[in-house]
Amino acid sequence: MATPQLTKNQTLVMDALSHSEGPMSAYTILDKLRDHGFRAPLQVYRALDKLLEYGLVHRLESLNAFVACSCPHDHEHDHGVTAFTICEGCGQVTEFHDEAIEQRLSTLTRAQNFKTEKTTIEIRGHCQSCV
Amino acid sequence: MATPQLTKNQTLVMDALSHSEGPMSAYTILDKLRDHGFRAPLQVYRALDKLLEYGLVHRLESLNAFVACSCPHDHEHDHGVTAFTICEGCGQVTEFHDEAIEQRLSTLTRAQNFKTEKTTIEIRGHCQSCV
DNA sequence: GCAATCATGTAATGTTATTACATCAATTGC
DNA sequence: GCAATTGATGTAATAACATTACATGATTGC
Ligand SMILES: [Zn+2]
Ligand SMILES: [Zn+2]
Ligand SMILES: [Zn+2]
Ligand SMILES: [Zn+2]
Repeated sequence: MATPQLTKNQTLVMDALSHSEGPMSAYTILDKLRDHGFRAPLQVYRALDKLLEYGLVHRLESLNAFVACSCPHDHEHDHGVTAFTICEGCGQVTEFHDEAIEQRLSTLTRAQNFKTEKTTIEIRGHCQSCV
Repeated sequence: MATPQLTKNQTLVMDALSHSEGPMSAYTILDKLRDHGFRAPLQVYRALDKLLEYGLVHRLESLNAFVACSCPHDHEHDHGVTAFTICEGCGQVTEFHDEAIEQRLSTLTRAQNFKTEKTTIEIRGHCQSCV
């Protein structure tokens, strides 16, 4: 999906996430954007919905939080299965993609006749610096 | 970890999940157990914490819900990485384990010097019956 | 102009999870 | 026996996350 021009609110949320060190909850984003006129959770959630749809942002299910996509590409194509390592120590999140895992999951779901729509892979633990 | 004798509340929560068709939220469990004297969320969450620790129950991060482990074994040993398919149509959840994926993830995290503590794999989509 | 669509604003509510504090029972050490 | 510890429980209050409902404003196509 080609990414359309972002609206004002979408841009504000995207910028907040892009400039953040790590993932942010919707309410943290809301607080960051109060100075820019944000007043209600829905302003954030609506923007996030679109940014997720465009593939510019990922949701971390195990954190109830959101993170800017770290892929260098232009998001003009689907980037397949996304996986994350999440450090419990410093909060660092690393996005990665692996063709072998994607293939294997595809084989397994095909065997169940299961039609995959979204795959969540999140690995919680400690990074190199936080052992 | 050997599973110790379950307490009264842990047994009630475990039974509720075991007899359920699919995953249940903590508050749904609470409602089911009101007749047995449950009054507050914490009674459920405390039992769930232990059941998760013993490996008798899994948490589905993308649903904020809990499901009884479907493994036949006696839970006397760790059962490695657990993955789920979750049907958006009928709510059916299927637990599975795959050594190849576990190996591959292990290789990838080792390359980052990341120490894994918990791995979440959840595949949302539609099952055979719900295409 | 007018309908249709999309973005936005705001309030209220719903859902999920935790903190804080009190009580009770079983176990341990002496 | 009995104080101290530990683990389980009960209850209330609050925090954190997310959605529903309704109203308004801007843009586009005709
Ligand atoms: Zn990405
Ligand atoms: Zn770290
Ligand atoms: Zn299991
Ligand atoms: Zn189904």
